[in-house]
Amino acid sequence: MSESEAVSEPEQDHSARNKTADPPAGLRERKRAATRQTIERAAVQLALEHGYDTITVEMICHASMVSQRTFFNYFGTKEGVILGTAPPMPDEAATRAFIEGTGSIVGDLVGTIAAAIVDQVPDTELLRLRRQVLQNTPALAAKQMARIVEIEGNLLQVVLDRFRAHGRSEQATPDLLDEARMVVALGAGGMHFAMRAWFETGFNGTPRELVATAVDLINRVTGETPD
Amino acid sequence: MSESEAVSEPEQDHSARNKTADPPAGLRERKRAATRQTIERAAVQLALEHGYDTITVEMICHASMVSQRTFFNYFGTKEGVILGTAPPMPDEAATRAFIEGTGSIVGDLVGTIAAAIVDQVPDTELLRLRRQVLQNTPALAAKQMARIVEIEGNLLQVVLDRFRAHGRSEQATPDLLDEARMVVALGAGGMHFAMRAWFETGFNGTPRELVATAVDLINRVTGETPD
DNA sequence: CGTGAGCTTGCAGTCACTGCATTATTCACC
DNA sequence: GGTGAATAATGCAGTGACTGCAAGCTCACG
Repeated sequence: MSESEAVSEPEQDHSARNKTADPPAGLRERKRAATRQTIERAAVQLALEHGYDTITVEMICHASMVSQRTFFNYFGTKEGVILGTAPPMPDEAATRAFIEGTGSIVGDLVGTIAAAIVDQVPDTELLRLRRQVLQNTPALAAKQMARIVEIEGNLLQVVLDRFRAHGRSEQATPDLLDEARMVVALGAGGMHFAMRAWFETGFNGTPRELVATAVDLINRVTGETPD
Repeated sequence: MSESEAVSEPEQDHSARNKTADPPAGLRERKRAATRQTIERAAVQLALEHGYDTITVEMICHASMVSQRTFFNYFGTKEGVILGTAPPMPDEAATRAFIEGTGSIVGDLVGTIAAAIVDQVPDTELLRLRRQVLQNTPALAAKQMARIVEIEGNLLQVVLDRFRAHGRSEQATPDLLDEARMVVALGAGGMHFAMRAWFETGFNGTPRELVATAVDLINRVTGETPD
């Protein structure tokens, strides 16, 4: 009863853009988004300049002119402000494509997840700075990777759907659930590879290239077994 | 390496009763080991009874009759005392066996790592209690899994050795290093599966059975490609 | 023995994070 | 436009993990 926040949780917020707000949302909402962004930028900025470990929440608050309490209302933790929003699930279309796919199942899974993450971000500048911070702070990079595990449950369902779509049942294969779990686990491993390349060793190339490379490697290593 | 004493109370006088078979250590060293164990047991005990999140380091210190400072001298963090020692690298023989192996490379890798962990401690009572604590504390279980990453660097070397032993060179395959990285990443994923089964859903069976199951699944999913 | 190395401890302090009560804003409705 | 009900921002006081430092204590060894 301490890991999860009690009161307010960092809320999703896709409407926050760099400049003017596209959606004519209420003033309240707009202000909120602005504050959030101010804090985020100040934090990333400071972390880049002085190192994540040496800066304090108080510094961030001072730089962004909010109270410490407000900081924690927005981002539950000091990590939270650097890591940003959690990696998203693939959208409807991508999910369907995966389910009906016929390539190496692990490779397909990694490609699908990675594509979802890559497609997500509009704010490239902030993203780059974030990435730099993670490069200098291995502990944070590890946390970021661990986040993929959070959507593991959903992925499991999708993998099972693919199995069924391919005519496999739990009657024919009693441990089909375990097999799906293993696919997800291996997929997480593949993502681990990709994110390590992306965060730690500054991969010089587009994210798409990175994904292609990773999927290619997985297929080579796992032998491209359809499923 | 070898701790098998049953000193369940703080450093009381254990004058002539010490069946120290292997360690012909000095008094100092023995005392140290005893203290360590006392703290460990108290901590695990308390965590089991009240939950990891609700107990404090002070409670542990009180129960094991050491100062807080001493606690942190032994285990740098509150987590540390529950997680115990980090997972070890496979020994010489196991490593060689892996290098010369011809099975699915990811499966072989997971089998080798898992075997090393399983062989590590002759199923102590403490181990079982630890496992229970992790079952009740997902955040800790996650940390434990993340620990495998710590030996990633060494594993990478071993995988490369296997490649070379099989006649593969970086000249024939320019991105051989990346391929090895991917193998390690997928292997970590496989371990993830096994540890999840072991810690979170109390797998009822011997650790060896679990390993066999996991390797079997990996081979099925990845198509048993030799390498 | 006596002395130095290694352990343990108390203490003071930093920092992340939380609950609660209060004040300031914004919204919804009249 | 004014007003009361949300909602957000803040101050404050506290908890708990963790660290550096400066003793004091214990064991090892000549």
